[in-house]
Amino acid sequence: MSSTNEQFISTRLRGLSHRIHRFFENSPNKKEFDSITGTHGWIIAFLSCKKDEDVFQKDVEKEFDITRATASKVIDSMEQKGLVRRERVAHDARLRKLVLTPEAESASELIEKDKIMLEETLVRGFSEEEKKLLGEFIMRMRSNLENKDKEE
Amino acid sequence: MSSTNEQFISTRLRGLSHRIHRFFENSPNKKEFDSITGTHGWIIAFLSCKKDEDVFQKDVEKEFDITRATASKVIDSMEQKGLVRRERVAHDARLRKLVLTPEAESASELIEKDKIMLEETLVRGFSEEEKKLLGEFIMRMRSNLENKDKEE
DNA sequence: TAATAAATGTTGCATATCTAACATTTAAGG
DNA sequence: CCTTAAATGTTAGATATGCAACATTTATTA
Repeated sequence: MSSTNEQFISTRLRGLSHRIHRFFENSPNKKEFDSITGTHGWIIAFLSCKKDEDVFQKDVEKEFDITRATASKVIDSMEQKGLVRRERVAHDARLRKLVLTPEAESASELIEKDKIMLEETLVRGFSEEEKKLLGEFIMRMRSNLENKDKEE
Repeated sequence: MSSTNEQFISTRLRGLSHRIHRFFENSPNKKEFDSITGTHGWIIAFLSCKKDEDVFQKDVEKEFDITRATASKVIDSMEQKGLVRRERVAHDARLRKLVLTPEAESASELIEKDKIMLEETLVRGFSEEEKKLLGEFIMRMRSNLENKDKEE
């Protein structure tokens, strides 16, 4: 059955994404925190490394390339679990600034470790040059799909 | 906010996967068939190109790198919609052979076109060499995660 | 051959994601 | 200033995905 070689890039990329998801979901440190799902972990790490800036939901959308509706719901669930707060800002009533709670803050260091372990595992054996090239490939594909979207 | 350049490969890959998903979900031909979702479309195309072989659920799992449970459920929904049948085979009572219904068959050609359009769009501007390299990168990442999984 | 392990598939329950339609607020253009 | 467009966020309903636990069947091995 081994059809792997004939597989389209798109199929392989989606499969790899599933695998990344499962890998992170089962990371040892993150597993300590029962209520923090994989997606929550990504978002906590993102907010944590942007501590000095204002981060809004739209920034989460862009960072993870998810839709507005998805971001809204995921952050709902994080808020319910006490991982994040939504704060209004003075200059624009549409925006909701996202702020990590102390609990999420305290988990963020371990989660960050999981994220780094995933990244190191993923590109193990890649030279710096290869990593750079890979990053460029991904950006090119991303932009290829984007332009096609806008064209129609 | 543009953190794109510092993003981990894993984050970018997941984002790209979301984008691929949305792109295919909105493909013009597939949209003609109301009840055929993106995932159904992938599976139909897969079964269609394997017409001469026996394809079981486990093969679908492997092709798309999804879990057993997911495959079971997706195929449930395809069966309910009359896109596929599960058939028993004589030599092994565990297996369920998957067979496309005439409806799915007749849709498969157009869906295949969508798939090809996606693929062409995705790697537009890539040389043959780059495509080959990209495919290898993906396989290496996949195997990196796999080995780590088994190690524990 | 009997006990155990491995392979395949299913079910229950939770989360993640999408589209479409909506509401609110701000920005732009006349 | 008023109208319209754009940006941001939410909600409803659907599909996709996962883990854990289970059931059945086949393969291994003692």
